[in-house]
Amino acid sequence: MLDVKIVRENTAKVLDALKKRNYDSSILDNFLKIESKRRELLKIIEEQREQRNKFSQEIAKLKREKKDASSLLDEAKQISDSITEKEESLRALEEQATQELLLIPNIPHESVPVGKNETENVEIRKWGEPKQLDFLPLNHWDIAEMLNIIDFERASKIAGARFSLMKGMGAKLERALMNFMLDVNTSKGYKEILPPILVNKESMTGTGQLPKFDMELFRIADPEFYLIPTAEVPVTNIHREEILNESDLPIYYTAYTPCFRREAGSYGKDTRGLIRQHQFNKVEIVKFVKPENSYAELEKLTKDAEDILQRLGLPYRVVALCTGDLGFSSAKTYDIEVWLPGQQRYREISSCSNFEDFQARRANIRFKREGKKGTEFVHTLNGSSLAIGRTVVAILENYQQKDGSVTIPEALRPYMGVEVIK
RNA sequence: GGAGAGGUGGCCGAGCUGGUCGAAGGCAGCCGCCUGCUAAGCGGUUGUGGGGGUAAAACUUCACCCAGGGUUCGAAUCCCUGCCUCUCCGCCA
Repeated sequence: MLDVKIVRENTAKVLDALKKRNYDSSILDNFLKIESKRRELLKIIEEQREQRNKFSQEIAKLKREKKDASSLLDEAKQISDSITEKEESLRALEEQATQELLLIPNIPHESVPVGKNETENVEIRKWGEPKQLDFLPLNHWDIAEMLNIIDFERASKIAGARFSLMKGMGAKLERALMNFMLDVNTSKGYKEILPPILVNKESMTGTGQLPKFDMELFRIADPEFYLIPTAEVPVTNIHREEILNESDLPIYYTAYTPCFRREAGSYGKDTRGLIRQHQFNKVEIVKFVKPENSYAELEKLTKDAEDILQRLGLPYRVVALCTGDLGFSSAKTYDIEVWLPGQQRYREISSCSNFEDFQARRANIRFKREGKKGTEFVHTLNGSSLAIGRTVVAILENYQQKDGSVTIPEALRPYMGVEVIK
């Protein structure tokens, strides 16, 4: 959520941001219209309240002195009625104003490249060279089937399309990656968290999934819960409605969770294999930092995610998302894309974002500076380190051998207990 | 699932026979005094959000005692609903 004051007083900037994101500017107009009505009415109501309070005090005084107050009571009653009536309209306006404001996306940082869609994202750096195999590389689902480590057919019998069933060394690979990633992250000072994966509406709103993106979420009806699409949701909401001390910051968390996504609107895409699933595992890192440090922290966070790929020896590149491809809540995002020989292309495996105070304002996460009055919103960041399913894909495809076996990256062998899956 | 207790400021904790309550008292924090140092002691001060105001303050006003409704001229205090926490019983991984 943006600062109402900025929206009101710096409308041009917000408008510019909407344009760069290919958003219709009408959402801003709607908001401003309602907001100005709201303020007008609020002013009138507050003046009347002041009057009412004065009457009440007068009445109290008279009663204490055992004097008659009936004439004042009539007048006070009138004002009070008038307030009650107006308060109803005010409530409606407030509700509308917030709803509109919640639909306005974050303002992209000035360093974000301007562009229409993902084709205009900018490559920042590359690590490793796409492997040149001396045989025709297979897709991961073919490799997995030959090794009998993933069973898509039975998964679909049990649950449906876009689910997977890991078996044997496949299941162990998934578990090994989880532990490996958590160990690397915690060794760097990220505190390990195992959060709820069902959350309430407030948490979903706090990080920006609601109200705009309910079509992408799985919801449980009774009692009402949402399945998290990413650990970002429960972990960022750890500090919802809290005022942190300056000395608490920065806070670094890492969490493994399953993630659940409807993938509505992606019917034709990635129908085979592990790339796009309704349920997948992910290790996430989340930071709460002081505003002046958040961009340096974004660089560090991205490097920490890259480090996992480097340790696994997987070639990748980092791209800066352009304004047209940037997520709703994000001010700046780097995607890390891993090389997949089976597809002969780079695919997203991590997304690292600085939300500045956008989520913090929604979730009301503040901090107090030492010796200073008042509070400020913290900046929140997060990134995948990494999406585990896609890491499995990358390992199978990059480490496949001519004989159909898959060697295990050095760093993972202590976790797997074997050097090769065959 | 059954029975009961409770949710007040950074924390603890009064108030809850409605008015002078943004809220006693304590702790913690900050400023100062005092003591050779530390401790103790003494005095003062310290919530959040919005509006107006100012160069910035001062100042002023509205709201906030879990949340949402209601009663009333007036609610932390009375009534209803919801959420959460705790204790006991039952059931269960």
